[in-house]
Amino acid sequence: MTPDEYVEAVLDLVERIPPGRVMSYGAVADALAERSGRASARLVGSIMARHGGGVPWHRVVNSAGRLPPGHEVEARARLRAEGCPLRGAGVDMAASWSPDETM
DNA sequence: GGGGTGACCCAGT
DNA sequence: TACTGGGCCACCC
Repeated sequence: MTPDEYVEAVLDLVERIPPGRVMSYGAVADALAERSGRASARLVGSIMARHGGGVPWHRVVNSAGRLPPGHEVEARARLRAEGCPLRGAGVDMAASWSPDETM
């Protein structure tokens, strides 16, 4: 699997996240690990930082439910608009989504 | 080719 | 509960 395809896979998975649900970088990495064989939360983070435009990046948060630095306000606004349960500075991890729920 | 950095994660203190 | 250290892998200088 080429790096480009890996990026595509990440973006594709992020697009599949239903509105009102979220996924942690680690969960994305873990889900893609089964497909690509290699993944790490840092990679997903850097990929989202570079190629995150064009996908609902606000549905991807860190394991603590914290929003990406510099985009906290926008992410919180979008999540609130989708009906995602917000909690403090981030989101409620009870809304975490798994790929095999709606596959 | 080598070293530093980052939208991360986990365990220990 | 908050901070620190180690591991992780691709990107940039």
